Amino acid sequence: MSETIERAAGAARPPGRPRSERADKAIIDATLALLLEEGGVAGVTIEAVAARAGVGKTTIYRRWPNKEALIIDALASLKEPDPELAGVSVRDDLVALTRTLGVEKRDRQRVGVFWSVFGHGDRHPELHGRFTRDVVEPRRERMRAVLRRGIETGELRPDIDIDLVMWLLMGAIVHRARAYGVGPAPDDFAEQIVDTALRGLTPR
Amino acid sequence: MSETIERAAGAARPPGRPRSERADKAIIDATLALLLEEGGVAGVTIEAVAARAGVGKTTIYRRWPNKEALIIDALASLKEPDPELAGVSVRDDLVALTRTLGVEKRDRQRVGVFWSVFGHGDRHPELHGRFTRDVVEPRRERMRAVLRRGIETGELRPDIDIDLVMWLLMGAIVHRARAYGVGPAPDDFAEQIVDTALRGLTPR
DNA sequence: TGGTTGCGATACGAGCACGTATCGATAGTT
DNA sequence: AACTATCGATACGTGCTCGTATCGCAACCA
Repeated sequence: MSETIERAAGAARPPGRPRSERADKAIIDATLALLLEEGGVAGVTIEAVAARAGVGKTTIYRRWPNKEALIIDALASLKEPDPELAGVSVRDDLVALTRTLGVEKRDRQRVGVFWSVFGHGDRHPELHGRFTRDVVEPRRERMRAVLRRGIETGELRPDIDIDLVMWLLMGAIVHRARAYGVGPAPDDFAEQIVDTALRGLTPR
Repeated sequence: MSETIERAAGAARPPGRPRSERADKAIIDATLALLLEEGGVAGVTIEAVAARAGVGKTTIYRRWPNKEALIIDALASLKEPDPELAGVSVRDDLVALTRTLGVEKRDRQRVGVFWSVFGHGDRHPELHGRFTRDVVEPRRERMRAVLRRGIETGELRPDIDIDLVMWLLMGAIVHRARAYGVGPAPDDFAEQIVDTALRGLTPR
């Protein structure tokens, strides 16, 4: 893992057969797939990861000391750059932010893995804390900023409760994405949710 | 289990020491507590249930043939009568319906157990199907009816997408209730969600 | 008092997953 | 060619959980 960095820093290549980068990727991919399919850390076994990756158990244990470390690295590999916001209208920025919570296919896998690990309370507090700090909170803060801007520009009512609105928008997308038995959401789901929330349910 | 019914129907009491009703309740309670704490079926072990209920494993296996049957009965014990709807205003009925999704303490335990079991996809399709049919869908249908009534009476816009609105309202409550690390929602959370959704986010 | 069944405790065999050790083969360097 | 580390495969010991069997004691009935 850190080997790549050391070599890039100029250290000589160590003797012997080099580790297979292909195996690295196959192991991480198999781990993520199993996290998603089995619905959590408990469903992932090293033997299943090895079989799925087409790799010996030895190859896994040479890279990671135990299952937990492997899962930490697998989760870390899910980090993605935040979506770019056009910044033209609050409505468009809200759509862009909520879309990444599980509407598109790649996001669905990412979000699904997240919830399969953290959706059960505090089974893995350390993992959860890291992920919340590094991934979840920054995005929440961006959304808060968009909503604040909307209030300032007059695009949004001045009396809305920002955190409440975040639960409303994020909850709709996340709940829809996590619900089992309803299939993936339509492509324009985020747009429809945002527009419905902006407009309100009562006639005007 | 069915023994109580049979005796009530007039059959003679069977010979020997009667089964302890207290043990019945302790076993079910321990199972629910573990489902919630351990975050799913996988975290529940018969030995842990027995220890927590202050009961021998024998006593459990005399009542249920295996772990799955025990969990089925434990989940069945969660059924509750649907909330009564005043039927005066659509707003009040929506609040009453969404409140039961995890705002009050007793509902939180019930909803939490539900998600701990079914929140991971199709690990237990049969259980999920039963629960969806018997508990979830009837409530969803009641909410649909309330929304339809609101459109008819003019309390709601005629162009709203009913299913979309259900994702919005239910998602907000459920997501807030399931989120780990934020504590329970305030008592008036359902009211605030419903009112915010009704009013909309844009100035009028 | 004798008969029957439930009680909690404990031991057991089977199966699974963890993490370690060892194998001959392979892919690189010097 | 000699050397070294990784490769996949396999066997192993350990610990946990399942579900069963057996124990002496307790509760209830005739």
